[in-house]
Amino acid sequence: MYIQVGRAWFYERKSMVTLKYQEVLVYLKEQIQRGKYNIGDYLPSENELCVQFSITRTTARKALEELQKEGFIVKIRGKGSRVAERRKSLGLLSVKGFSEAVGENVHTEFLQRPLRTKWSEEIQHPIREGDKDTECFFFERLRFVGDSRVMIGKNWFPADELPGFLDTEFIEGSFFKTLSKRYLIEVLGSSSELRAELADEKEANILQIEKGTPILHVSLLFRTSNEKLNIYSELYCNTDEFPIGNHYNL
Amino acid sequence: MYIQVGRAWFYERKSMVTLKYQEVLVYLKEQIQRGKYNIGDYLPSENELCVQFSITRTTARKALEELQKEGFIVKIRGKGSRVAERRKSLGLLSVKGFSEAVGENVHTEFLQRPLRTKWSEEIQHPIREGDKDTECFFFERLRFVGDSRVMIGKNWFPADELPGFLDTEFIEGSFFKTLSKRYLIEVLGSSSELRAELADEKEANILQIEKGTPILHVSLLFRTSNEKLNIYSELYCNTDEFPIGNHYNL
DNA sequence: TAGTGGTCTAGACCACGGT
DNA sequence: CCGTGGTCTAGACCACTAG
Repeated sequence: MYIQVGRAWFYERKSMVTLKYQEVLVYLKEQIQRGKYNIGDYLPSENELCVQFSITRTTARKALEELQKEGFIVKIRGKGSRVAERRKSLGLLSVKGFSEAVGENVHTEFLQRPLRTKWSEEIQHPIREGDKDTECFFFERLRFVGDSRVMIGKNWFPADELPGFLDTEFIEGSFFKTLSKRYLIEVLGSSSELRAELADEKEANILQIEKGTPILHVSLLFRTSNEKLNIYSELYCNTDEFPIGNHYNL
Repeated sequence: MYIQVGRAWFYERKSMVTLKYQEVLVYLKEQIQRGKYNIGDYLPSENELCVQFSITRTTARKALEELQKEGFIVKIRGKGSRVAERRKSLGLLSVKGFSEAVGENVHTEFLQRPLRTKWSEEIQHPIREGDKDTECFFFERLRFVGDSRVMIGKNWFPADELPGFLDTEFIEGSFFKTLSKRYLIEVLGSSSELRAELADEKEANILQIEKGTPILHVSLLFRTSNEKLNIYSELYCNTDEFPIGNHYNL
């Protein structure tokens, strides 16, 4: 049913096993990802691709246009197709630096490991009808960039939808990655409310800042591919050193 | 230097006064905006457009692809090009209540009417290379919900891309609506940074709050269908009564 | 089966950038 | 000047949708 082109998988069409422009697309993407072409380098010109792959310019252009749409290159008239800096996070809120400084610089600690409990008054979004009926799972984490404590994150969601969650280790420390890989649930959208507040004593203690420091309070409601699984989050961020970033592309 | 196609302005190329696909694009966009085609309707097929405009399918397809990229239609194999619901909050931040309470409850006042000036140090996003070369237009507004002053909005963008802007009245008081209807430019994406700050004296005065009240500072960079038109915005919000809302859908 | 959009060919002329 | 990407023509075959 699915076929592999390079390292990528495509749904197999009946008589056209491979789309030519996808072949070129996958080839170029791999070259970029493997570092043959670095940021600022120019890819082979359209005419060169025509010869290499025995295709017409229309097809070569289609591949390059797709590559541009995905953010890998910028086409420049009279010069060529230059490898661009890849777009990072898409829509979800992320601490600036989380994506760039992947790995050592960033880590997360549990303030409260997952447990079954009642819905909290702290949740800002109205809790949906179906959700009220059951109890929920809750966990709370503290996120660091380097030694700086930048965010308290609290999460609630209906307990019935994720069986075995209390016994599951987070995959690579990520809740969303766990949802995706263990439960095959994807986040489809979110709704958020933003408030600037002054840190109360408890928040100030955890974030190690002075009481009364301005903090960013983000209230999130995530919609997922399991329509019964709404995730409610409340984030409290110290934006002094690291602002919260958010990217959106049509 | 600039020419008008329909109600929209384009930079004039030397020998090709009008790009054919843009002619089609502008025509279809106007038809949609004027309500000839409503959400769910199907546009003329590619072949019909070929006949109407005396063009080949390649050119008709180019126009439709652009229209799809800007979010106006969805192309469906075997059926046609269906007018889609234009995604509204495009990652745009909106004061909660602005959309619900459209009309009487909400209004906007200019603190500074549009003028030509230099780029400001206040802009948080790095100003892109091409943008630095020219001067910019700037305007500043204060937004109310009822009698409450909830947001100061400052906007900058390259002056050369919007000819006649200083003499243009805002359509329905909206900058983005003006961009869309007068210049046929659509917002394709945004990148934002969020910070919680304490109001300084000037901000406090304008928003009529106490100095030192926590305010939400949103730094935005909008990407549009005119790749030379980047819009830089700095918003200062009093979220005490009205939090800032943001919706995202994949 | 007729009509739609998706892919592709083999050409052409143009504007732009750098030599 | 040559090579680059941008636009455009006039075809072709294909897969999908619906009557």
